[in-house]
Amino acid sequence: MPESPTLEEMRRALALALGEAVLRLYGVSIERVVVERPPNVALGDLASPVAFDLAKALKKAPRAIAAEIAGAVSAPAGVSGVRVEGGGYVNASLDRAAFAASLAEVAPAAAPRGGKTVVEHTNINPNKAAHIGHLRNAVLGDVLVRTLRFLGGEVEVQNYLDDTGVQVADVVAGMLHIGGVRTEAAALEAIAEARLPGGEPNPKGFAYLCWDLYAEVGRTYEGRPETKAWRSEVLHAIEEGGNEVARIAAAVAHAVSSSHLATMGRIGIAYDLLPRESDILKKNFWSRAFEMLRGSGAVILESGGKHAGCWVLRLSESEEFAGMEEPDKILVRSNGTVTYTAKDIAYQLWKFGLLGIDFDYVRFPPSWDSGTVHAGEVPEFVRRHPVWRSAHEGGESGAPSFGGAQRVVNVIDVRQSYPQKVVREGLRVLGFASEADRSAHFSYEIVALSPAAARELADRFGEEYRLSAEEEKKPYVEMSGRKGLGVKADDLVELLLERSRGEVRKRRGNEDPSDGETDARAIAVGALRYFLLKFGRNKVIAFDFDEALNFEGDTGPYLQYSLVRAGNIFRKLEEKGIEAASPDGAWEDDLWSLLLDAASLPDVADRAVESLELSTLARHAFTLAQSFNQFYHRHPILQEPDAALRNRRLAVARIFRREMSRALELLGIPEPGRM
RNA sequence: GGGGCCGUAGCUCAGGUGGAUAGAGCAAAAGUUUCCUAAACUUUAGGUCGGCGGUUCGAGUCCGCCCGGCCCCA
Repeated sequence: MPESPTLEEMRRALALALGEAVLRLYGVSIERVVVERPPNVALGDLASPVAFDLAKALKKAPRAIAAEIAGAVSAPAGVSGVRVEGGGYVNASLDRAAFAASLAEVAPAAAPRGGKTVVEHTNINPNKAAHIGHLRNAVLGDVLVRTLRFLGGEVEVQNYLDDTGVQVADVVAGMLHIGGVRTEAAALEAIAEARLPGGEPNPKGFAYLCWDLYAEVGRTYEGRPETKAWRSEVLHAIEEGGNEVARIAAAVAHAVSSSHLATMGRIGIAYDLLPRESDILKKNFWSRAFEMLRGSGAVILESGGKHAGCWVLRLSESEEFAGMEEPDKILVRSNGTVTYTAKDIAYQLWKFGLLGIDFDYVRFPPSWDSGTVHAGEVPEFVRRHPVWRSAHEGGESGAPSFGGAQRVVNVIDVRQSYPQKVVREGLRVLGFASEADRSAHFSYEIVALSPAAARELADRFGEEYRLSAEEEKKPYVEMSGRKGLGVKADDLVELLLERSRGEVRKRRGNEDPSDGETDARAIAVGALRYFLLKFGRNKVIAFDFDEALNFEGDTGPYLQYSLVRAGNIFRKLEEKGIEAASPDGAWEDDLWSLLLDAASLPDVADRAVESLELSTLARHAFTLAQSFNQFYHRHPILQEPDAALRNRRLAVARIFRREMSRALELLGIPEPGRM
């Protein structure tokens, strides 16, 4: 039995057949025959407006042309009839029984794609707790990964740690000068107890403590500008290495990134590799990349002008950067420090296996208990997933072969578009045009706060969250780690959990509290992930608590509920001992329509990956759930006395369940046992 | 100054390669629970698709100009 063709394949086959018919009839060759879905299944399953295009050239009415084409076309396999509809559409209907039978037997699949894709996402500065903007990044990245795997590709997930950057330095400065932490031992104690010497422990853990400390450092810099020297002192010490400050920084970065893994782990996100910036430096990735760039002649030492003494990447000849006042990009500043973008070029080269050097690797066993997260709520598949990080010496054996990608996707918000372009251009000037073309920046808009959300934060957490009158007038305000303004990821998860526990309790009282807790968690995670996926990637999410905490309508729990309902049918079916047989008889329009929608998951997945627009997947799942809920309401199954009809409905429910379950798997939305 | 994104119902958003009556959710109004059935379903109301021009048999979708909002590069 061959695999069941997807609707997309049928569409292409029909377009081809229509093109042939037109060529045969009129001697006209049409570049691209448009075939689309008609507004409803009563009009057919596929439709082409091809006759409209020909009307003028042939000086004939579209309807007449459509009739001739419909008569002449040789229908591809699976198409049961071709006819004229409306003012001149050529519409085709599929053989419903055959399509349904093969769909029931085997799940539809898209053509697999080869080669490894490296997806880089999350990339949170390891100096404070994650906020909801980081969640959007991680969820988008994770769904991309899941979808690529679904489509049959090998995927490697990397989460880059900027452990030597300004942000880590600032928190370390705070520990040294505000917290009174002077030694590595004191830092480790502060981490273990989530408490600065002489202070109160933060019950939410060390990353939360850093959130506050980082904001305090920001305020100190503002109030006492002379303290800004702290930062460069710390950066210097980190760069030099082998000293107490560098060891404190390493301990902080390690602890905070571990808590990030717990935060992401609880919502079903796992990583393969954590490359560290410090290892990129110590392994001389940049020196190697610098040699390559200098050799290419595209990177030169500026002898005069504003950038005197800097090594810059010449971009003035590149079309993409035309019109810019200062198109050249500084890679090495005149003081010898290397910019972030420069390191990124080296990293990108390594991802493609073009650098000729590699990291060492050691295991990174996260501590799943982080103060907000408890190991028990991190799903099994995440906890069992081996995580590695880069190292510059003392690599452990058993590491898989990282890097060597065929394609690279960097999930980074839209504000980084320019540096991402520079990275691609860096590859291009080195002669790696093909790799540049296979480097994608998955750009998406930020999560901001609605003024209402900021007000709620101020009421809940304190006046430091209060917006100025000017900010209040804006449609939204950016979150800011530096100011400590933002909704922390784990706080939102906690609010969702509170809400979902309440809903579960409302429905089943205090029976089976353990299952109830599992389901409440599934619902909270489903609501969160769907909320972050439902918007197009170019849309700013102006975060609103009421919207994010809603479980009705266009939400994750709505999808989960439809799946649980389908499951209930089969549970009851077994209880009642009703026999299911393969369906026969004519397929009703509404049942058929649901089947067609359910069958299109691989097509939707393919489009989502091609366009990097994952909201189409979320939308597909929502529409499918909506259709099923209507079906469920209108067409009882267990009470249906007509066996043939019952079997058709049962077949629909079974296929829906399978495809919806696959769709939720792609979205990373867990299936609750009961709702 | 240059570049990018956004503008569709009161609010939040969908609207592959131009195609048949512009769709959801929330909010508002009214209804549905002996059921596999209420985290749901049904109905009502709500639109100069930011504006003007152009291309086309056909424009929310493509092109040009303008208006408003946000972001990026200095």
